[in-house]
Amino acid sequence: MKHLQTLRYIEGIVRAGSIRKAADDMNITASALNRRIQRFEEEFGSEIFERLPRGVRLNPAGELLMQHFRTQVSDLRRVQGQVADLAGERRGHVAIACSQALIPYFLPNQIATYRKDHPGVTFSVMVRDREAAERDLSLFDSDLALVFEPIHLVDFEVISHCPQIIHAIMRRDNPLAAKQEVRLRDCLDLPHVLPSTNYGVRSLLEMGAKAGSRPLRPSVESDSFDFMRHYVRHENAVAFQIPIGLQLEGDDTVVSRPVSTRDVPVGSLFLGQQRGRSLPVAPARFAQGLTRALENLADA
Amino acid sequence: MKHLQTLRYIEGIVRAGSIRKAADDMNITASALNRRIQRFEEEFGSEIFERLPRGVRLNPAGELLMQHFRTQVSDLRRVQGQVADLAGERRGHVAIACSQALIPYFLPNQIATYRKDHPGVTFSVMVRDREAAERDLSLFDSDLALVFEPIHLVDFEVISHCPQIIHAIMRRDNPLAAKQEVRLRDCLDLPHVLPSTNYGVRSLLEMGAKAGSRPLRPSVESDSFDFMRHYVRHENAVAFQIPIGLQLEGDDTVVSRPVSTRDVPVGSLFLGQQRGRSLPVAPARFAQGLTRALENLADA
DNA sequence: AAAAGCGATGCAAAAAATGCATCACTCGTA
DNA sequence: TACGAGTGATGCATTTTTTGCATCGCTTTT
Repeated sequence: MKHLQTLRYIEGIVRAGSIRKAADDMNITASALNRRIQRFEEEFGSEIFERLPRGVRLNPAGELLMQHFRTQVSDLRRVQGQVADLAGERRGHVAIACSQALIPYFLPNQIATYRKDHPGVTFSVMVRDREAAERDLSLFDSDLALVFEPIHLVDFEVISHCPQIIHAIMRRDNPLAAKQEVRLRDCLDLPHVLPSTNYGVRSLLEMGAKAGSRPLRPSVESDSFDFMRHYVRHENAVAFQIPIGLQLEGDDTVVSRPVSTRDVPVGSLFLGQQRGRSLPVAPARFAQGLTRALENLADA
Repeated sequence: MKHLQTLRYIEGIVRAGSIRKAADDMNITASALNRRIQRFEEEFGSEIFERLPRGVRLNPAGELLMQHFRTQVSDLRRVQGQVADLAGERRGHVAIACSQALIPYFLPNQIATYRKDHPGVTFSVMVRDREAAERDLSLFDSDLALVFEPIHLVDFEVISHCPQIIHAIMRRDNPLAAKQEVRLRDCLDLPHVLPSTNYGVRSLLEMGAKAGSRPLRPSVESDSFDFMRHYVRHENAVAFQIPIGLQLEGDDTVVSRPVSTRDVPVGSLFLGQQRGRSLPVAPARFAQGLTRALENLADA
């Protein structure tokens, strides 16, 4: 959209931190870019950048403007999506920020199902910890976030959610694998592999450990659940994950067992969007599909 | 704002009904305007006008776009207002659509009070019947509507309201003036002057008349409450109005008396805005002031 | 059948945006 | 303390975009 070009340039400058760097990034001369900004500030009626010796930075007026700009772009996309609907085309794009657990099975399945009906809709899927996911939403970098145990919840508008019981992951030959449900203390007696402190699974385990006054003593920590799942193949240890990220039926060496909810609180997976935003058509429809899928999970 | 120029042109075309007329209106050549539209439609990804033999008309895609455009302009104004706030200027504009009753006393008083504190804020006040007031809101021609007994209430977001008892207006020498409160049947025994059927006062009186199975037989009808008030000076008849439009203390020939609420339902004056819209700073603040004033009225 | 009104389009003129060279300034570093 | 590297601002020539004029093809009205 041409009439938004200046605002895209402004966004570039914010990213780059200086007009000259931004000009390089965006294949335009610094002088041209500089003058665009000057013209814009004049007609806007206020400066939007602080001029610092080493570059520029948004001033409060600029911050307000950028927020406006982002909603504007998002609104325009929504309108274009609606128009595409009128023409029966069903094009669009869905940007999702999600926790790692959704990556291997759930989201690929959901997206493929959706795209079977709407091949014109494209997707981007970004792995984000629960803090970054919410930031993505507020910057309009993502339309939807699917996060286990989000933190802030301000500006995070919940579309739907689904309970998730923490599961312990171990080798099939581990004695714990004999039980239908395991106790946290039994897991902590074994070498255990934990996610980093900023993850929801970790914080729920921390709560459980504190209640049972048994400290967590992770043998290995990682920010990759994929790594942790593979690790237990090599050392007879216990890892943890939520069921939506698990599908071990076809795996004959690793199994998962729910950790008793007497020990560790039940967590929740949340689907959400930026508060107050009107989602474009495609993200809104896809969110409906996700909501149904999450309800089925909860019922099962 | 330059980047909205095309959209302003589009608005002009919608008003004029043809590109050539709009071009005349807006001091531009038809060809230039025509090409702007073509360029815009190309980058927007869809035609927005139906080409008819006698001109053009928005197609559904165009309608969607215009709605988007209007919220966008309104949003931009809000942001500029906020920025002006940052700079401590407090500029802005408030566009109000209101019922006639607000014209003589209430609104002039409220606006003057507000402008004492904020001389940089300008106002436009348009008299609209309750239907037109809501249309103004939805077209973003007005920021606020202050209407007695609105009709649709869809897309009309109520900010506050205030009960209003219908009053009868008569000459001081009229026998009814002796009572503190009058009955509807007594009014209808006299020649009566009524507002046109599309006004709230009229419809409340219709209800009262139907309940009492006494038909309304207006001697005079008018769409001007000002006219009706003056008329009772000349014929010893009864007119009706709501108290917020009355201030007859200084008048020694005409008085008002409440009509018993056993006969005529109590009406309501509503302050509202377009549903879901974020008002610019000045209208939002002014609406707060109006709300307080209406609460005081209700308490008194 | 003619006239009037409409949108579309080729082409030249006008206006706007851009690129280049350069200035004035600040900061970190030698 | 001097200097080099980095920043935003600005004058001027060039390129790109937009506009205006003339005209075409079409439909409706007279």
